[in-house]
Amino acid sequence: MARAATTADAFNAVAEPRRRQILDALAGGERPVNDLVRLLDLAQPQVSKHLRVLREVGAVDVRDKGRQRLYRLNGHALKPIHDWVKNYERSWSERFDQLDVVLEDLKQKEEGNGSE
Amino acid sequence: MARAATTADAFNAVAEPRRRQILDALAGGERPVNDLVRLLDLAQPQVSKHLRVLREVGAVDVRDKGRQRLYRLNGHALKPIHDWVKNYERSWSERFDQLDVVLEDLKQKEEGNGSE
DNA sequence: TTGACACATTCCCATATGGGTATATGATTG
DNA sequence: CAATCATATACCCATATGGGAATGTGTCAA
Repeated sequence: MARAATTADAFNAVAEPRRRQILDALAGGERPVNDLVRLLDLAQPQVSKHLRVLREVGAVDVRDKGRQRLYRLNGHALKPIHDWVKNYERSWSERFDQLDVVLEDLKQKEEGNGSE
Repeated sequence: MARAATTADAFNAVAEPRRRQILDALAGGERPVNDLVRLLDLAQPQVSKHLRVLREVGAVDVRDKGRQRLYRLNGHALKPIHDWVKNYERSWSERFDQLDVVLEDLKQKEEGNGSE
């Protein structure tokens, strides 16, 4: 067996630096492909291919506008990554234990307020 | 050019599900290779190869004990991933703005206490 | 020393890249 | 309709897999 497809999940899609650059660029808002081509200094077909991968894992959405295609970030697809890596935060954050207590406290208060 | 090496950085290393499983297993503490072989239900050479990748990106450390090799998690290598994905948390956490304010407040107090 | 045990490394192979280049598709303009 | 602009796809190729199988290396026991 070979390596898993980059479209297998967000972890694989985001392993490629160019694709992280694209997401970072889209964090500022919707952008057409040519914008990304200039920003990344990469050939247009390559950018389109990276965008395809990001679309397949749901990290970006597209919208047509005349002859342009506007890509927009959909960070929701990155949640699994965040959820997974969050559990290792203890390893480097010495104040995590402290923060943990505070967050737990916050959660209690919030439930008390019944704001959901 | 082909895909970047899995040993290029933590992002690539962690794109492989088996390697995430290994890290999760090591989260409980130091373990010999055979433990992982049983837990992952994977052949020993494959486990050793995955461990090599994780070692090369600094996600695990090794220690010799007789004929065993005890692997230990080093979550510090995962910090770059956390730092990157953290910026997208807004996308799915509706209460992020609220939390943001609280954290900012905490930061202020902390600096006031001069606890570093 | 010999054998067993715990791992690491090597070799083989099917597969999926990521970039380069050429070309197809779709919309807009003249 | 023809020409042009904005993208997407198709192809080619060098490269790095991840698993399977066999073998090498170091340690402990008899």
